[in-house]
Amino acid sequence: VISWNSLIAGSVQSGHGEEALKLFHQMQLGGITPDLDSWNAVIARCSQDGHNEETLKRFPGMKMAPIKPNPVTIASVLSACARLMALQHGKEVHCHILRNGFESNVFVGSSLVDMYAKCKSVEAARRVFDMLSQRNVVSWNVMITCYAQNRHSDDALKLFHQMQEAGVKPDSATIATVLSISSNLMALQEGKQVHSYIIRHAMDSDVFVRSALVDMYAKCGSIADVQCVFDQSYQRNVAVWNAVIAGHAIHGLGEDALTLFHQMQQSGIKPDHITFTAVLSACSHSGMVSEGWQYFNSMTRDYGVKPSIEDYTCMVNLLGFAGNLDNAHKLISSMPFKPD
RNA sequence: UCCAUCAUUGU
Repeated sequence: VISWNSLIAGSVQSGHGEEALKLFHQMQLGGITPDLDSWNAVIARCSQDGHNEETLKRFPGMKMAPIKPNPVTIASVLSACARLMALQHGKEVHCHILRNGFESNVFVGSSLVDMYAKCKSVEAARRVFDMLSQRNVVSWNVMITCYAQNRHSDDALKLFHQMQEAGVKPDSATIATVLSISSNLMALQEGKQVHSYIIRHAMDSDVFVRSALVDMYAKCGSIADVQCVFDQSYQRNVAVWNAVIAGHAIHGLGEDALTLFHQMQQSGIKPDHITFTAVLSACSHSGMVSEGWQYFNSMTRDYGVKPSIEDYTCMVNLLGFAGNLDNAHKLISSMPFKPD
């Protein structure tokens, strides 16, 4: 069992989920009963690869086997429930947790709060959060994000302060979430306070924090600060570039956005589907019709990125504002999506 | 097994 497990663990770590599953089956064919570690490796990999249905299918199978899931198993299964917004499944796992006395485990507790959060059960998430006997930074983050994503900004900020009063130090995930709240509220003062916190605590090299900062200044209308934060970023991942391109887009600075798009590629960063939406949004805000078509056609042809419904919306707006209603209609009827 | 949370996109 041990050697099979290390093989499985090896393929899990190198990201070969299929390989891990194959080994898992071969092991059983060889007459060896998988133990808890084998199960956990496979379930965790399914969950991380986004094979959420697969994860949920395996969990009951495991309960039939003569071994018991442990907190690590539960956390993986709950995160699959969260991504699928499978509230019923999640509640069953919750019962399982209570029956087995796993609720005191901090990983299980945070995953459980997150499951309710992603299923939009804000009240239930808060009830579980309040009952947690152990809370670490992730437990707080999960609850703050729950409020932030369900438009309870006040509760989110209140919790952010309570977290610090409780002696838990915010990490880069906390800060990124809190900044995204300032963005949505267009609260420049709040945002600047968080920025000074970031500087005081030397968190400004984190790419999550940087992209959130760029976004916050853009949404709060301070393009000068966008430039400043961006220029000071020496580590720029695709999200930081996306944020700065999108920031210029919403300010009607289409030419600058396109320049940034080319600089991004010169620096060796590959555009993703969000980049193209930002670029098309820039064209749309600045009425750049021919450029818009150029990038819309190029994204599939040259980059293999399929236009999303967001991209079509940008193009329809672009054509509509330019008075080209015929082409706008044609584009809508050619969309591989239901118009929303 | 080392796993749970976070940022950037259209209207």
